[in-house]
Amino acid sequence: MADLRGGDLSRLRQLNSLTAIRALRRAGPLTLSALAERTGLSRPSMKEVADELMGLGWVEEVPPSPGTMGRPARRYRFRADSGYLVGVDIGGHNIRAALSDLDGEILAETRQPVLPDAPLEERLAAIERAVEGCLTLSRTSVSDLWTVAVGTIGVIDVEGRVIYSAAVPAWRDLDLAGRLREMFPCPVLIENDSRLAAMAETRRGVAQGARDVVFLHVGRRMGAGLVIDGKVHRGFGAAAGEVAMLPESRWFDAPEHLNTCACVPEGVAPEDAAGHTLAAARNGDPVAVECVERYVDDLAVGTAAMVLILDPQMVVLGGGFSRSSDVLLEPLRRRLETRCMRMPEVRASTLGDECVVVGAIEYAVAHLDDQLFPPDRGPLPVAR
Amino acid sequence: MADLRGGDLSRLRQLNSLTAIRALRRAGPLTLSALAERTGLSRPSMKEVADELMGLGWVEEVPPSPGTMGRPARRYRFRADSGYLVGVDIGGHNIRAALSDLDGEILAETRQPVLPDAPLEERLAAIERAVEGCLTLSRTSVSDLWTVAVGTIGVIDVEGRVIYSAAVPAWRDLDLAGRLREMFPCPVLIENDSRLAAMAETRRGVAQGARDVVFLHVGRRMGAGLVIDGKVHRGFGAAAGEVAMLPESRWFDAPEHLNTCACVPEGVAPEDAAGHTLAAARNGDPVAVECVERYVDDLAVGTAAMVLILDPQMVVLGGGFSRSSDVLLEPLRRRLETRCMRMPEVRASTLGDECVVVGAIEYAVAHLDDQLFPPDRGPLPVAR
DNA sequence: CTACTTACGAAGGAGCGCTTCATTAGTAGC
DNA sequence: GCTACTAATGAAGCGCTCCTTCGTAAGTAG
Repeated sequence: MADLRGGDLSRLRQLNSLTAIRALRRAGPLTLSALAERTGLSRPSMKEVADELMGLGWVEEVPPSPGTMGRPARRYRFRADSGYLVGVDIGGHNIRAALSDLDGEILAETRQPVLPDAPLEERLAAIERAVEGCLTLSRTSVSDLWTVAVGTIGVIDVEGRVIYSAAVPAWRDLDLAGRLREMFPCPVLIENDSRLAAMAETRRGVAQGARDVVFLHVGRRMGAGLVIDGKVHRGFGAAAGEVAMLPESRWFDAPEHLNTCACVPEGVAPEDAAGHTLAAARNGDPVAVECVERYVDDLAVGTAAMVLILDPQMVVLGGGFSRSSDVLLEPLRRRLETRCMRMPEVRASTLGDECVVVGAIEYAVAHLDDQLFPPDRGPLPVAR
Repeated sequence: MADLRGGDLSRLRQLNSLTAIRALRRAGPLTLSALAERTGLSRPSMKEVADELMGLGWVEEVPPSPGTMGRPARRYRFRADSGYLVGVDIGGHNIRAALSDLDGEILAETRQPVLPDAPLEERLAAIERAVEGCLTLSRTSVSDLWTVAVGTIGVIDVEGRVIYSAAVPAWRDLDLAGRLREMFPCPVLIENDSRLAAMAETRRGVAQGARDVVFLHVGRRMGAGLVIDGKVHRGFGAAAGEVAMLPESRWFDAPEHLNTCACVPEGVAPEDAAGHTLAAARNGDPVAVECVERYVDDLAVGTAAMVLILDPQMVVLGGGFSRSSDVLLEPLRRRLETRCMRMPEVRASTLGDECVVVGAIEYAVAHLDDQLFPPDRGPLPVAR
């Protein structure tokens, strides 16, 4: 809960430096006076901090903005371009990558299609190609990368080893962290994709500002990611959110209602069936509507379990089917109304397919803060 | 995630004072040198901090310990007796209260039996009697109380109003916080009893040191309390942990298997039936064993949901039936093994009936830290 | 009674943030 | 083109907090 280390003068400076950087990152270029006001420090002190940060390369001066009264003020900005971050989304059918500056501003994006049953090495090669594509597009080199954050399907343990992956056979028992660390000469972070999507929605999407969020991945497979008290919740063994494993949640087979609907014409590829059903339901096809109702029936059970257990502020619907949120949201809300103690907001993802990549970038950004100022959380308080 | 306020010199001192107090609270009387070593400060600085804390009444000197080499060192201790805390457990049939010093050391305890359907004023009077009993026993007065923390059955909203209470009719729609604040001239904290029990077990009980804990209240009613990342999880509307509301969790009627077992002889009061069944099962009565199996069948469903969703380090079995944990733990473990992704530790509460009161005290103690040094958590970071 | 051990207390110094004030580099008005 | 006004700058001086150092004090051990 807190460390027992007392603070030095230098620690105070460290703290103030961090505060300044945070202010700059949040609000773009700022004059010394503005910085001083925001941080609560005096101008001279702020100046000293700024000089130090410039010396360290965190901050640089930009030309003063003209057209103001009085003597033009120095302006400083966070050097977001002094390093780059990469976020990767390893999905069943696609590998997406994005490259951003240290502010999380995305500068390049790529996508590599890959077959779910592709052999391991092919998959890893696709990852490498996706990242290299980003590097080329943004004219940066791998040595400029500070962090690579990866979101992947499957259950990943705390060491970054894949312990379960129904969708991608080649992924089983893989030491993913190890392989990726060989690939990139910088820290590699690995997380479950739904958790990163949840993070993305809380930081940049529809759930901005919410502290407790449940993200539902609705698509060909079901998944969930939790944000609790503003932080991604991994669980002790990094296996949080695996509701679909519980038969009573009725999540595992839920998508079958959409896949096997009678409204789907012959000859449609199995992976497109659900899309057909949802589209038909939108057009009022009663058979399709019935299938969707049954689907949401099942979806609502596991969702209600999460809502009752966690009482989140918001439930965000994401994943492939969330493109059809117009036919899903209301039925889901109706069912949750009757089941839940306190009804959370239920909204559709605004980030869509980008969700996981953006979440990975945000994860890397959040990790960056830790690099600057490691939050050494001590042991938990116990009885005396 | 962090405030944007920079720090003053005085803030540094504040921080170091807090660190010193924490060290003293954790380790009892300490010499100046020991304190300095633990906090990482120099001796002269530590001395100044100690002097200041003595002036403020937080700390006092105790006689030096004799029999040591060299000049005897001053010793300081946290003045745990400069104020008192009260924890109250408002149950259906009993109201328990405990009084502790600021270290959470319990000095007095009382219990007031009360009928579940007693009218409101009678219940409130019983609370007052319970607390006054503690004050008398410990020869303190209500004006020495710094905080009263209350754990109660029912669902309490964030303002301390009872929004749902199946077990205690008089509790419905009550502004409990308001009534208790009239009663005591100090801050009154209100929480759900299962959450406080979870807190007690993580701080003083079987789950010490675990960051993520699910506490199961198994008894005539079912409840759950969550500790996530070392903190009690309330949820956005303070309604977290209400798994029993979900029919599919099979929690709501689970106790009926024990209440209506054929092994219970005629004439046993309904509230003692479950105890009979559990006792019979322990003695090997096959009918009772069968009932217990069915009970655990149901219990395991909702529990598995929580485990799969949260992936806690430990599940703690508490509440009235946990006295029979010997017949419950193994069956529960067996079922969870087959249902969970990663099996958590499953243990029985070590605090028993005291659980909620102890949790309330711990809650008050934790709140005390905030009084010393308010952790102004700023807004969550959002996209720039 | 002496030697040893350990803590105490005072002195001096460095780092950090604050306030104050004369100075400087712009814009606005004539 | 000159003057008035505005707002930031830079230097000086102060106070607080922490640090190191050293002589002194108060015990125990022999």
